[in-house]
Amino acid sequence: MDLNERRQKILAAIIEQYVKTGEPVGSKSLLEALQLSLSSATIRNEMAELVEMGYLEQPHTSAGRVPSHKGYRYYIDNLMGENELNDVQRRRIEQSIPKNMHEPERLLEQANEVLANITNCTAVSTTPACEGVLIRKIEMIPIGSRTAMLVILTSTGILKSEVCRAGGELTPAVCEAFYNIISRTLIGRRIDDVSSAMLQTIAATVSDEFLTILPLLAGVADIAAAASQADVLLEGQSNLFNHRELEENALELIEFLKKSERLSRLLASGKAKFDIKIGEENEYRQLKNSSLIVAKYNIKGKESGTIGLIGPTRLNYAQLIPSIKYLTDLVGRIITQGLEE
Amino acid sequence: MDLNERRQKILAAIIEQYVKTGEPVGSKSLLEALQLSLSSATIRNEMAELVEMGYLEQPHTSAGRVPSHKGYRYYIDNLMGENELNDVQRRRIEQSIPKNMHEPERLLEQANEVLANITNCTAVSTTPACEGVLIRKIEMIPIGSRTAMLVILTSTGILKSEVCRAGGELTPAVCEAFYNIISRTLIGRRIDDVSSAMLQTIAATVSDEFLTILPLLAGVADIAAAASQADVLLEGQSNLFNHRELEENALELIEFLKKSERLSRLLASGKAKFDIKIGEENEYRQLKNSSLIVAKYNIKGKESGTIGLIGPTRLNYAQLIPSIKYLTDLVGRIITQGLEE
DNA sequence: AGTTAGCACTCATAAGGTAAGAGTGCTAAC
DNA sequence: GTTAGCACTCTTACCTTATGAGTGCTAACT
Repeated sequence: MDLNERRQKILAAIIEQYVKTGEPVGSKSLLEALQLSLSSATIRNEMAELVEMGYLEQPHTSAGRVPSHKGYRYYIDNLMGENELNDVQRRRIEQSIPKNMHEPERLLEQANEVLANITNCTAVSTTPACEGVLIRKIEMIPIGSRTAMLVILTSTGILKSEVCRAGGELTPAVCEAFYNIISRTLIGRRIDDVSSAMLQTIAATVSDEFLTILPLLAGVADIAAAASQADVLLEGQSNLFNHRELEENALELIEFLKKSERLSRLLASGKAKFDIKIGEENEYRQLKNSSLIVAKYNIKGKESGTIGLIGPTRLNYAQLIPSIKYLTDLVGRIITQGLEE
Repeated sequence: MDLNERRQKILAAIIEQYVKTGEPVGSKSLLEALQLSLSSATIRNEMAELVEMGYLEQPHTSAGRVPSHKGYRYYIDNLMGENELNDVQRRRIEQSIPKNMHEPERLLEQANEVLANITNCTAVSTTPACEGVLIRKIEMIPIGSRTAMLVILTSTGILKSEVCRAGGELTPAVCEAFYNIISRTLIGRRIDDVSSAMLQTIAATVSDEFLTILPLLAGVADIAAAASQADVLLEGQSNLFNHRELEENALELIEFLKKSERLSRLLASGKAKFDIKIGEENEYRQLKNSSLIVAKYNIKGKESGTIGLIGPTRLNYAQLIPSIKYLTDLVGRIITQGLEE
């Protein structure tokens, strides 16, 4: 399974050249890239061996070689040096992300935009959602005689709101009753506990004169559910059309990305803080020709959400991976800092 | 400039067949569609005349005819009967749009989704923004010792919020001072009047002990600006790739749609309640192969925003136009109704 | 004058053939 | 283990040809 040094060099050179040009790499053009004093025939023998072992593929007999997903995998795990970000790249990321952004969702939108731009791929991220998120605040802002805007704020900084219609007039007494119930039963609780069963119980305790607030409680349940769930944010879907190797699949891929529940599960599925799935390593058919890179960001030291990238398998991993890692760390730091203020 | 009855019939038949098949229409296949007892030669003579007059185009000498933008224009203005929506279509629209939606933005997102789905084009809409919008409410919800969420609500039902950091602790006294200033100077005013100049004036009246609220006032200016401006909502961009005639332009077109200021101006530019721009009638080069259909929706009887459609020029106008009109009216009614409660 | 049959003509498209070029695999010699 | 040499494969581009759809024009017809 392991490769001797020469084969490693050849594999790395093929991948790097292929990533650059997009064309199958032939033995002659490899000679120039490699420092070894060998003939093309020897390279050919080695390349044939690498095909045999599954690290390379041959589009057709008389074509050069193209890395297989196994080849990319070996390269990423063993051969690739992760380039440090240079100042320009680092500054580009930092300048695009406002430091004083207090809303995780907007911050992630920004992060997605940067990532989609610098990679020319589709960026995808999920808003913070982890075990044990608490309800920090619930507010009701009357905006009409019977309608109110409900706002929920979680311990991870997630804000959700919804306009909701009460069963009757929102008199000061009704508002007070609402706040009493909320602060007694919900504030400080875990957001996952706000089940409809729990709300039934709460509703049962509401005295007859304040039954008008029941729709508001239902509204609270809605926004609590919305806040406890990770939202999926996408950016740069149309970038996928810029990659020749994806062109046939691009539409199907974009269709796939629209189903956010599935995507959300996919992003959360990896155990590691950083994960790459190359081509056929992906469980979904629609991603068979794509790479998926997922990194998790920490809030208060706890893995809370993900930032990911979807593109063709032909990616400059050595460049992209450090960028994603840096961006992910940065986002985590900014959100954490925003919460501590 | 006007066409005799026979030419009108021929033009209409060509357009309808072309819209259906996407293939240039030849004289023979037209014979079957037309009820006239004529020979193909006569049809050919007439078609040649219609080309001469600019209503049709010929991809190459030995091909059938394709409608020009002038042809579509004549068809829409004079020949096309607007199909009434049948029950299925009407129900499809109604069921996709929740009646009790209190937030215009979410309602429009829904509307866009329906429209993009039923037309297989890109839907675009703008949130309500018209002259004389008033500030109905401003709220500050403290979410940390020094940070607060600011919320603004306009007379058209637009809600905007932003998290903002104050210059110091948000003590009850500070909050009270903030509300005093706001209700004295902003509530009930026209939202366009909240200029930075006005805020300067207001800021000058703040007593020294409450200078900490100045950043909050800046935040209010931000959300006021955001609320006074029409947002552009897009849906179904990738649908453009499904139209063969757009394939070359699709990426460029999507890029064009990303610039929301320009798009917003474009949508607002039409004077009429309903407007169609076909192909070259569009002022932007990027829309040269596309049709843009824009309808305005009324809130409280006043034109307040737009719902539009972008697709190829080859559209089933007779079907689409009634759908858009119906959808637009429905959206206007629901928003208006939501405000009256 | 309007209509039509007939026919030569144009052009896109598909299919087949050929040549060039890149790259390979294999063999035999080093 | 390495390499020069060479036959072989396969893609690509280009040309030719045939087919067919559709036209424009002319001359005859009503």
